[in-house]
Amino acid sequence: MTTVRALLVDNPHDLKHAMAALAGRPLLALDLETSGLDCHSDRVLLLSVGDAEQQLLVDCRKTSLEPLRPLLEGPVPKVTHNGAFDAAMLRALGIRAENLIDSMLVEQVITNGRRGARRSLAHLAEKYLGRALDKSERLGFASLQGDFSDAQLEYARRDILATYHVLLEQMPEVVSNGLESTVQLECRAVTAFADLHFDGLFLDRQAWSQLIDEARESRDALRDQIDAALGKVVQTDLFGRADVNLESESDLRQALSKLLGRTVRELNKQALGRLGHPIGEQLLRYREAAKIVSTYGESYLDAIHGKTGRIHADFLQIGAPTGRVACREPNLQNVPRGSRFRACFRAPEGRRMVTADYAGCELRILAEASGDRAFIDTFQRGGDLHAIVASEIFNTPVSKERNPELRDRAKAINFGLAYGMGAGGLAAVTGLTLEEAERLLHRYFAAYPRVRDYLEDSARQAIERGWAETLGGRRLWLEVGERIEGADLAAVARVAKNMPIQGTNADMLKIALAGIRTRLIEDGLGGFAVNCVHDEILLETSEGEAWDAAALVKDEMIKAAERYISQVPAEVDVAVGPAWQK
DNA sequence: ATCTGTGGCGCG
DNA sequence: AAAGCGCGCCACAGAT
Repeated sequence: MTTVRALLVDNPHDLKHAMAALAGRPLLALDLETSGLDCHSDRVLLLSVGDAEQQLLVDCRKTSLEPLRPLLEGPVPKVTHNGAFDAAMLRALGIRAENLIDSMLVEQVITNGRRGARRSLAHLAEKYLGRALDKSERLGFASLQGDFSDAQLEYARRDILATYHVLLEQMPEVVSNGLESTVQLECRAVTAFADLHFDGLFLDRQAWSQLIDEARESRDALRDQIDAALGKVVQTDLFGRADVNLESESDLRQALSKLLGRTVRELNKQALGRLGHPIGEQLLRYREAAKIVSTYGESYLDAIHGKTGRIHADFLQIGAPTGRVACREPNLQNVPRGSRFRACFRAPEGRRMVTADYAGCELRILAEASGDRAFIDTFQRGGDLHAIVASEIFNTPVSKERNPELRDRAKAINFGLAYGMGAGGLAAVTGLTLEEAERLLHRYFAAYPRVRDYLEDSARQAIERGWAETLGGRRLWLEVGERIEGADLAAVARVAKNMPIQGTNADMLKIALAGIRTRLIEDGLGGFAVNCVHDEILLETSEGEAWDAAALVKDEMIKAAERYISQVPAEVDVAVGPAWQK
């Protein structure tokens, strides 16, 4: 306990002094105790930093962190557990942490796909150090007024010690599985994701409200029409409106069965479209409007932060086992594509948005990975792959103008096959019969045999050795060891075909995001990323710097892509404007 | 009142 | 039998 007290610092003078004890350390661990999880409302109470020998505990309520700035912003690697949280909290104090390592992300990379894998620090302490980590003290920090108790300080010290030692134990695992470059790219991206959360995205409240109001009106009008139609066959209320909850499957199924005089089972988009009754169309339009109101309505407005006036979504850096990012509270990755929605996400007055996206990224990765000459040539010539594939397999001229329906079919195959789609799925997507779809697939793979071979090798190899991997070596463990039924194996094969493609795209995006952040800071540009959607990065900049930022973004995105694709050119479309471009 | 699972649907 | 991959959010239904 006495050692803990000796390390506690509560004024800038002592802090400067105490830092000498950490000088020259090659690796440090870092952790914050805060009053809550909101980087714009809550406060940093305690900062812990140190290594196995020496730890420093800084009472942030009493002292500025200024003397620590060179260390936090400097080149010494700092191990954290969920460092994006700490980095966002430090941003509120005007500090940009740099060179973070994140034991939580490292663990996700190591165990990616393993069933039951846990990633809390407590679990990792148990797993790697065989030591229980009591988390009960953490609650006490939230409402702290007076001095930290010895128990709390000891808890904070143990946390950084555990983080430090966990990382040391993780490293051999990283190396033996060839995961170094994946860990590196994830760790380099941590501060970019912290900034994405901290800086937030501006939403035009007025414009959004208007959009939602329109959807609400449209929804209610459709509801009236539907009620009137159903009122003929089901029980009505005092006002003659059908007593049917359109959101309830059983209610709707019953009502539709009565109205049509036959059993209606399926209620999804496709099934409603095939009802052969005007109510099918009405229901689809009702759902569309209801979706806008319920999913995108108030909840996006509620997400606007009271202090910043912006939306600070939670980006999950490894949100999917492919390596993709996910986003929640709210999800900024599924905003409707229509420009009327995206235009509401605009730059504040006097500023600009830069929208940059990879063109045909997944198909370029497929072309590169498979080495298929025809695919590669098409991309090298800047040709229209969907049209060329259509011309080839349908043996007739196709472009966006000529026979566009054939181009659409080829497009469906091109995307679908990257996910392991079979003839049945193709038939469903294109409206062809099963035999026609089979013939089409056959012709497709006859024309592009390397594509077929590559996808099948991906699946076979993954199942043989138990993991799929991206071009950069990110792994997804498949755990097909024990008894596995036939249907499951087919599903695993599809995942194994898709993961290298989707995951390589994700790797590129993260490298680009990190590179963009670094270069914007280096070049003294004030812009910052405000959203990322799998193959797209959105930036907010000043008016004067927008085009410089756009050029920088494009350059970094192409550089990132070229880490993985060399035969096939990477293409990035960039736009500068007042709002998020479609 | 709060949870979990399901169907449906928005995005890439 | 299932039928193309990856998400998060909504409403409902059923359980606790």
